[in-house]
Order: sequence, then C-alpha cells, then structure tokens
Amino acid sequence: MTDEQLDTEEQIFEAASRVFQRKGYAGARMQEIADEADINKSMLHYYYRSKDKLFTQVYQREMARFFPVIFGVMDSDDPLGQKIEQLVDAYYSFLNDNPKMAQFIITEMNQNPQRLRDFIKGQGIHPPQIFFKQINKAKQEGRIADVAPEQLMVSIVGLTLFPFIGRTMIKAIFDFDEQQFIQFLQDRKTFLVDFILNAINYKPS
Amino acid sequence: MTDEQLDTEEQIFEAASRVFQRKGYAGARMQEIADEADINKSMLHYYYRSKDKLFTQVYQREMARFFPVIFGVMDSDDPLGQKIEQLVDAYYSFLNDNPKMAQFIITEMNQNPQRLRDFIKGQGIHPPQIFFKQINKAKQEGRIADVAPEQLMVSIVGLTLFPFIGRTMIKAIFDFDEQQFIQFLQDRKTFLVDFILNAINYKPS
DNA sequence: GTCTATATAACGATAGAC
DNA sequence: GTCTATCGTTATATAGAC
Repeated sequence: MTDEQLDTEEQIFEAASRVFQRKGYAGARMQEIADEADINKSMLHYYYRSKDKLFTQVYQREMARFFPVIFGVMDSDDPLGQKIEQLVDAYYSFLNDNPKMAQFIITEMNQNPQRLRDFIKGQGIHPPQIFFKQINKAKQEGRIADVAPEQLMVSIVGLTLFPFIGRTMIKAIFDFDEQQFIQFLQDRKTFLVDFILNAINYKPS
Repeated sequence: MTDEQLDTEEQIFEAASRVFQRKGYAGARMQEIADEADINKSMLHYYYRSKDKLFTQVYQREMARFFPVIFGVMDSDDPLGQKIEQLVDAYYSFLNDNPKMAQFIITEMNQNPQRLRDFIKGQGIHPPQIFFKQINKAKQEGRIADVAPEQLMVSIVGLTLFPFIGRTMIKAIFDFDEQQFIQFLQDRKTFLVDFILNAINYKPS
C-alpha cells in the first residue's frame, strides 16, 4: 500500500474491532460492522466465514496488545520507585488510546473463562518474576512494607484500570463533563504514584 | 405466602435477574429466563410485556441495591480509620453474596450512560458529603496526606471492586483454583485496610 | 393464569450474477 | 472480489384455546 489506504480485509477487521469493543460479542451486528467499514455485508463472510471466527481473531489481537502493556514494564530492570511511575504512565497512555479496551477484555473474558485460560497458556504468560523478586528483596531489606506481590500487582492494575472501566459511573456521580473527567484522569497519574508508594511505605535505597 | 414459595411474577423476576447478570442484556434469551424460572415463556410477556421492560425493572432494582452499599458507610459518623475498614468489609460482604453484580452494572452502565444519569438524578445520589468533609478536615489537621477526596473515593471503590470484576484474569494469571482465589480475597481484606491507610499517611487523632 | 401454536422481525449465512 | 437477492434459523412477541 502506497499510502494510508487499508485493503478490504483490514478495513473489515478494524471496523469489527471497534464495534465488538463498543457492543460486545452478543450486542454486535454483522450489518453494523459492515456499515462501519463502509463495505457490503457479504464481504464479511467472504473474508472471515462467520461472526464467531471474526470475533475470535479480534479477541486474539486485542489480548495480544493488552497483555504486553500490563506485563511489559513490570519485568524491566528499573528500581521499584521509578517502575511504579512507569507502570502508571504506560497503562494510562495505552488506555487513553484504547479507552474501550479494558471494558471489552473484562466482559468477554468473564463470558468465556476457558478461552482466556487457553490464551494465557498459549502465549506462555506468567506472573512477572522480576517484579515479584524485586518486591521480596525490598521487603527483606526493609525498604517497603510486608506486602504480598500478588496483592500489590492486582492493586496497581485495579487502581489504573478502574477509572476507564467505571468512567460512566464516575462522570455521573461527580457530575463531570468530558473536560473535567479528562482533568480527573490527568490528576490521577501523579496522585496514584504517591498513593502507591506511600501504601507500601517505600523508601528509596 | 406461608413459606418459601414465590409467586410466578417474583419467580420470573429473580430468574431474569440471574440470567441478565450472567449474560448481559444482549446475550440473555427470554427462553433461558423462562427455563431458569421453570415457567412457560409466554408468562414472561404476560407479566412484563417485553424483554426491554423486564430488563429495565431488573436494572433498577440491582442499582437500588448497589448504590446504598457504595455510599452507605461513607456518610456514617465513625472516625476515618474505622470507616475505611468498614467500607472494605461492607463491599466485600455484598460482593461475596452478589459476585456478578459489579460486572453487570459496569457493562450495562457503559452501554447506556443516559439511563445511569437518569437513575442517579432520580434517586438524588450525590458524592458523600460527610466523608468528603472528614477527609478535608483530616488534611487540615495534618492527620492524612493532601489527597483529593474524589481520587481517594475512586481508589477505595476500585481496589475493592476490581478483584470481583477481574476474577477470571486473576485466576488465570496466578493459576489459582477456586479455593486459592477465595483465600486471595480473604487475605485482601486486611491487606487493603493497611494499604489504604498507609497510602493516605493516616495518623489516628 | 397458563398453555400451544404461530405471527413477525432480525440476524447470520449462502447462492449466484457480474 | 463485489454486489443483490434470498435462505434458514432464531428471537421476541402475540393469539387464542382452556
């Protein structure tokens, strides 16, 4: 391709990705995907055979984009304090570009746990060993409080993902317009770094 | 009713509540609700006219059960440290009894933000004033760090809700069986109280 | 109120012309 | 590869007997 033009197959795939993330598998309609791609509905079946096969491919790709973000920074060699800041930064940057991703993954994951287990196994995804060792070492040296690495990891992910998942609720309860919500998210980045480092009683080495 | 027997209308409603929470609005089938209620499918329409009207009633009731839990303890008169422990306790106890509730509310909320806004407005739900004043007072007296009440509230809710929403992911990544996950949740209660109190640098008055 | 049977519409999927 | 037309199924919803 010489310029920005996607071919038909890619155009369908990107449209499907957007519609599935908006409506979920059950709520998505092949016609809506066709309209979004500005392509005839029968082309969807020509390239992807069925709704199920199209969804599976979208699901696999979105998962393959999501997990490296979650696990990527965790196993870097940077010191703990710096790493927490990088984690929050990386998650926010990714979710800002993909605001419906977290909701999509959580919904479809809970709808079909086996598919998630297969994906995790197939990709050889494991808890971040370097991060966990780093936590345990810092605990022994008394530089952080006595926290279970799994609990800390779930907390960091939860604290950053939740505003994107709960966006509608947060806006409604605090009566935020879009601009105020964006500001809330922006403020939250610095808030979270302090919050987490305090929470584990972090002292730089 | 003399004993535990529910009449037909209630039986349908409870079955609908379970199916909608399992499958979401789009994924739920009237036939599945009828089967779950062990009642003829046409009875659903006799009592509730349409799938949409049945869902609306279920949605309203589940919301009306959820929000008092989220806001209830926040506006009690108990001191901050005690209150955080009570919040975590209350959320966990409710979510343990209603494990699909958080996922259901978040999905259907994001699917129809206007319906949520109408509900919030109709019920006169506002940010918890007593809790927010308590935070601001503690800040002025130097008993906690300088945190925005909205950020703290979102953090507390996120930290407690997330394991229930992300249950499938947590079990898959850490390779927890059901027993281990229940233990993880149990451990998390005490973990979270310390984590949050540390995070805001809490000092009892 | 409860059942069977059926209308009606939507949706996924395919056939066949070009 | 792309289109129109249409098939077959499933879903919501209703009619009508009892």
